Amino acid sequence: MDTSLSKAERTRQLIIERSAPLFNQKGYAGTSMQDIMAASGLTKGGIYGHFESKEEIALAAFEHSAGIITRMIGERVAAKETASDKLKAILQFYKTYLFSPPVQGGCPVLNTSVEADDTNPLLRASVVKVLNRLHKAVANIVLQGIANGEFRPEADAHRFSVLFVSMIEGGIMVSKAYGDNKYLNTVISQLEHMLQSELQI
Amino acid sequence: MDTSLSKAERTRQLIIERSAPLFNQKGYAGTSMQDIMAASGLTKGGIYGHFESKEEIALAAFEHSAGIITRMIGERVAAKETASDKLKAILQFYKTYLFSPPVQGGCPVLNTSVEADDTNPLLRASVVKVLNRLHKAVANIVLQGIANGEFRPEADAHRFSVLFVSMIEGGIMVSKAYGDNKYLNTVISQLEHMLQSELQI
DNA sequence: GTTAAAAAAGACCGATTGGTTTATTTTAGT
DNA sequence: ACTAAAATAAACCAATCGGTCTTTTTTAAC
Repeated sequence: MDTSLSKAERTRQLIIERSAPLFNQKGYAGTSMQDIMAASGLTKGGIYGHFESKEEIALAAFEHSAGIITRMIGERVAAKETASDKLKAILQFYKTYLFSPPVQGGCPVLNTSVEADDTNPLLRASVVKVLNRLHKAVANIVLQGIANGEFRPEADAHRFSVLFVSMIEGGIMVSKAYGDNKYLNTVISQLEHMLQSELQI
Repeated sequence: MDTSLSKAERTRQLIIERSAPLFNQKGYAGTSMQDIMAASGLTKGGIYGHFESKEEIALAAFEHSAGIITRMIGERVAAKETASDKLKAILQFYKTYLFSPPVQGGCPVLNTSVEADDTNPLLRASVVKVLNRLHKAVANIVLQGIANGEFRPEADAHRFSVLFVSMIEGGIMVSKAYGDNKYLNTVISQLEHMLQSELQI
């Protein structure tokens, strides 16, 4: 059998993996322990042996969901050579986002942020961490492109990354509301245009 | 006394007005009938005499919140002459959005959409209606600007309105997560730039 | 001022909430 | 195989959930 993880660690992971799509679809308040019991196949005793509270599960689930996405983006970025190709790879990643989301329910950053910003400081703090990571990742690619001579030296990396993240999240929200990818695709094509017209030499 | 509305209608309005900020901050699942009782100063009997269910209250509350915003935007748009000034007035409106939101909790379209898209078809349908209204309002201004000779004849009104709405919603989400207006302001300044460079002759 | 109707209070409902505790089972080292 | 420890089940908890029902209060037409 698998000896790389203890039984406890594997069970903990199972609970996180199975509850992540629940929290991402139904939200923190909308997901009950009953839901998590059903999804994990465990009873309360089993679950509370690994977590102290529902909030701790939600926190771990969000970090898990966010981790999947940042890892997928990281892989695609690492596979490309130029700054321009790296940014395009991220945009390409989000093009198929709603059709086959890495975690059911859409973007966990968007979902968790909107629910938690007024109600759950711990979750909100975790969202901010992930947003910072995304933000810095995009800004660093732009900075690298400037250092390369690939992008204009006067390009504003931080400004571009703010637009990049905000526009994608906004596009996801609108497209999810309509149940139609076209809105997100419009936003992504605009970002591709901006990449050409504002960054590229 | 006020005879323009019946007692029942006034009470119904009170429940809607008092519960709207609750739903906008805590969400549908996160707002309990106890919360609504406390906010309205009524007991359950009083509330359920005017509404059949919590969902019906949430629906009315969302339409109320969305109505406030579309009305405020409508006023600002009507006060301006040119298409350019009308669009800038909308952007100006959103600049002060997070500091003094018309309804506590941020943008009801964003909040309700994100919670309801996977869980509540009625609320989601109501969100889509409001999004369509916003979308058409912006597109019509652009179309009017084109007809005026104020904007380029080849400008894509629908595309611009998709970007307009998506970017603002995305900017609101990011700025609310950080508790800092600067992200939304960056998005708005980009939209002002796009208004100049893509629409204006 | 009387009265019928409308509105609201408040007790009540079963179900479900997040969480605890104890008993049982499973695991893994020897 | 034995055993101590870890993991899980299952019963249990008070509190709260959304919603109903009956009674009381308030309203408004006369």
